[in-house]
Amino acid sequence: MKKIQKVHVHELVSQEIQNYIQESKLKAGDKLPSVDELTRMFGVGRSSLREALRYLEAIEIVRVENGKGIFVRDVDIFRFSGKIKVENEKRFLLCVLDVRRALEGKAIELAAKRITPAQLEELAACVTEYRRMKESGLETSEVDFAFHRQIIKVASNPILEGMMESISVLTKKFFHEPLGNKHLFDATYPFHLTMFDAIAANDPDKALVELNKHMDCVEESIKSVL
Amino acid sequence: MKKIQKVHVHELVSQEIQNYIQESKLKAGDKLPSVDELTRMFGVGRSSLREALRYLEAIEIVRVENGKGIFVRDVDIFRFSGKIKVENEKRFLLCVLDVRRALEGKAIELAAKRITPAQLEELAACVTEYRRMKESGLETSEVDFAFHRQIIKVASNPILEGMMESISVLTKKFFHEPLGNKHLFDATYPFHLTMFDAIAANDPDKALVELNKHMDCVEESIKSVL
DNA sequence: GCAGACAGCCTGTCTGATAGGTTAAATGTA
DNA sequence: TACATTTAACCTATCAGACAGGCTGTCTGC
Repeated sequence: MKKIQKVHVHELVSQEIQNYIQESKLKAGDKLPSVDELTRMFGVGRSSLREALRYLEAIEIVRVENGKGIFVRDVDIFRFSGKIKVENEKRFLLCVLDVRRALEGKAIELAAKRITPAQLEELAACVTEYRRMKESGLETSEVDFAFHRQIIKVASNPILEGMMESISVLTKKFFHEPLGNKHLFDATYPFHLTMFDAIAANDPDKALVELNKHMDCVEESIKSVL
Repeated sequence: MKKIQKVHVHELVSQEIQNYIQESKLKAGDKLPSVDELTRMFGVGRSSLREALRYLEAIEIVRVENGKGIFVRDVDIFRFSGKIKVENEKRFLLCVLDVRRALEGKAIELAAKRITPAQLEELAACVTEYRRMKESGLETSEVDFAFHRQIIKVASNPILEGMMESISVLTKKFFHEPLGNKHLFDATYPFHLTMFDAIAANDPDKALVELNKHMDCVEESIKSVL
């Protein structure tokens, strides 16, 4: 008694097209045969083929352009993805915070080691802007976010950057109400200055310590607010 | 003279279905109207609708079951994804290594703090197995990988786990030739023991130091082999 | 009471027809 | 000859109809 896994045609076709791309050593931007040709090649109907294409388009393997044809997307790109079940908002945010500690911690270390004069100037501009907006009593969440983003960029590790980017929807939660309130920004502001100083002094350890102080503030905030 | 962005029907439909799920407050496992009903609802052809479904299936919004219907997938799940261009293999691996340092570093810290007696026993079993295989001269890459995975698990941070999982394809590169050679395993083996001891002693700082020594070995290996 | 036939609903796949986007060659005009 | 326009060939986009086959509850004969 065996449960036979019925394989759908569009799945097969989707696989076959990927094989075809590999075997033909097609590079990014290369054109695949037209839909009609592909249906003949694989001996399937148009609808199955189009469903397969739509699937491959969703996972960014190909790009289908009206009137032009079917093209291969960047091929030597590494894609990562994952999913996490969210049950408890508070616990979830604490988890996000630990991931921030991990990723931003490494980023700030690398930034302190690698920052170039030009990048330092940019970061300094960011800090100046921060101070200016703070003194004017304006909304600082945006410039705060920009500051962190800038550090990630300076670390110049595309994977790190991609991962931070991918959870940026979550990190933004730290910047808006009820979490990202005036009080929290007041509390964390000084650490942005000390972080900057540590980076400017090329002191990774100090930078990391200051970042962790910053994150401790956020952690306190999560625990008290939620 | 404006370039009008022609919107494709299947994209609209895909959006409409997502709206429908939101507005109807459908939960995971809930059934959507049948294909025929949906075509009538949106006034589109069957093929467009099916292409939209295939797209939504690819990004894991719905699940289409033959003979049964269309169902909503887990809805309060957070999905993250990103992509990185790989140009230079060596530089890329060094980037991966830094990300490992970040994520596994945080993981081992958390593990050292949070590990339960039962988990400690499991990890001990892993170490014992490692020793046994090493003494028998057997292939240790698998048990080595299992050891690291176990630590991530103990950290009990689903986001961290998901991120490590998503780059596991890459980390595996460290475990196979030419990088994961006999010499490297010999060099890193002692650190697995010291990491275990540090975790067992609930000493996060020591654990992190030992992990970094381990990673230094791997880094050396990357720099010399490639 | 139960097994098997059956009907109704649903997805899977194929096909023919029509619309419309893209490009380059052919054509007409100054 | 130089340039704008038309046309044809090639593609994708979408619709509608038809048929195959999976799933489930009901109905029927034993």
